[in-house]
Amino acid sequence: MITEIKQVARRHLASEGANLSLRAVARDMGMVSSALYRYFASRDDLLTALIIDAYDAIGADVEAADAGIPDRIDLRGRWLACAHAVRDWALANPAEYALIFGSPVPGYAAPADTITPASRTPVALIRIVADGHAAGRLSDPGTDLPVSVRADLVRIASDLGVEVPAALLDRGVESWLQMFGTVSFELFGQFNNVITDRAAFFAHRIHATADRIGLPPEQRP
Amino acid sequence: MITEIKQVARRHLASEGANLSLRAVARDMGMVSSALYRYFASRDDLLTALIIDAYDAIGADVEAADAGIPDRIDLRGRWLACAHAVRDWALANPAEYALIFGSPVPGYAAPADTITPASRTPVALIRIVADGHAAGRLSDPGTDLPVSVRADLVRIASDLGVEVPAALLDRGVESWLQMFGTVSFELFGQFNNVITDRAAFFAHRIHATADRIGLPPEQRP
DNA sequence: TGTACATCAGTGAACGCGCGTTCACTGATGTAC
DNA sequence: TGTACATCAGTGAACGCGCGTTCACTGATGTAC
Repeated sequence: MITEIKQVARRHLASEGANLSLRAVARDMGMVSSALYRYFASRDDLLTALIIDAYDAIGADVEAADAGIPDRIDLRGRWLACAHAVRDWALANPAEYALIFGSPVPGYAAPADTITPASRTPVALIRIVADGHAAGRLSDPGTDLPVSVRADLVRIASDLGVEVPAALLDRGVESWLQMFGTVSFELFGQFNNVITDRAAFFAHRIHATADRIGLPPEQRP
Repeated sequence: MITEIKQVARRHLASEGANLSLRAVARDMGMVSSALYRYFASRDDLLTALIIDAYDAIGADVEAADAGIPDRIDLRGRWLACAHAVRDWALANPAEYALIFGSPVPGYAAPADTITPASRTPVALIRIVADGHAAGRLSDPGTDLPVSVRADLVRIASDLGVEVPAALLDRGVESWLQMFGTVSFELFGQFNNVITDRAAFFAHRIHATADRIGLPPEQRP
């Protein structure tokens, strides 16, 4: 029942954006609006549930894409698979993507429960870099980093329990930004009148990020 | 009067997000809501005006930042100035930033009048690259590009009337994505619990993009 | 200098609609003895 | 096998509020003669 409510709510999200209306959801379910209060304490609670679900959904897709590459040493293959999983999920679920990566919903503050689901996707990406480093296939670029930036990166690595040199992690973060920047621009309309072949453009961008991280060329089996 | 309405509307945007209410704006101006219809045909018209203004405001700031570097051959100086103008404007006007770079407003389709204002900022950035190329200070990286990507880039260059090799423009676009990706992530909350020193992080990212484009180190006068 | 008229910014009431949330309730289903 | 009771999903009316838009209007200001 909770699942069904969320499903209908997701449908509404798609047509109405983040202005989610409890009454409209109830109407669509053939219920009276007050009935929803048996399942969610408030509209914000429903929103939170949808946000957590969205983070989990994209995270699960990315993890599955990564796991789908049998050769764990094919780092670039894993990286490309994850990146395309991100974009594919975003294109398939634009409203949910906007909910988590778009403008904050006015008057809504995400509770702490969203932190863990939110980290699934970035963690999957970082793990590829960490694996590559552990396997001796990714070298430390050794770039100079501003102290506070280095400090943040070191903390991130230790929070996630991965062993990655700060300068290498920096390249990973850079790529993460470019990946999501590209998807957001595509979804939010900044590519209108600019980029036409978006799939090719994205693939090209992702290869560029892989080069930048130093991921070896794709394995040919 | 139109100016004043827009000013009040901008204030509302800041607290309420894109759910802009005509009645609330009118109330704040000590008017009756129907009075606004003398100035704007509809709520969407007001939104459009705000969107155009926002694009123009950030574009003007970036252009001014660029013009503020007297040595036109100091390409990196110009690049950094523009990038920081982008971030500064975004931090100072988060709601307007969200309006133009965040999730699309549900049920609202931007009319064609927004295209030109929207291009001011990217054009200012590309012009730096074009100037560098014209002055022989930026070499063509000569990267292989997928055909359709190359075609888009060539068309963009010719639309804007700039002479930039596709592979160099590609680096510019990459940087533009990273720049806005970084600002959006900062503003939309993705850096919570991740990046603490955001000014340093942004500056670092921008230097990395400048390196990537091949902009020579800053001039020391 | 004075009168007649046009312009036009802003009013106020109304239309028809939406919303989140509360609250006492009905009525079916399941459980305990 | 039958009765009494508890549980609980869902109802329906209400509260108090919001919204965009239309429309006939007032009343001040400016213009023409």
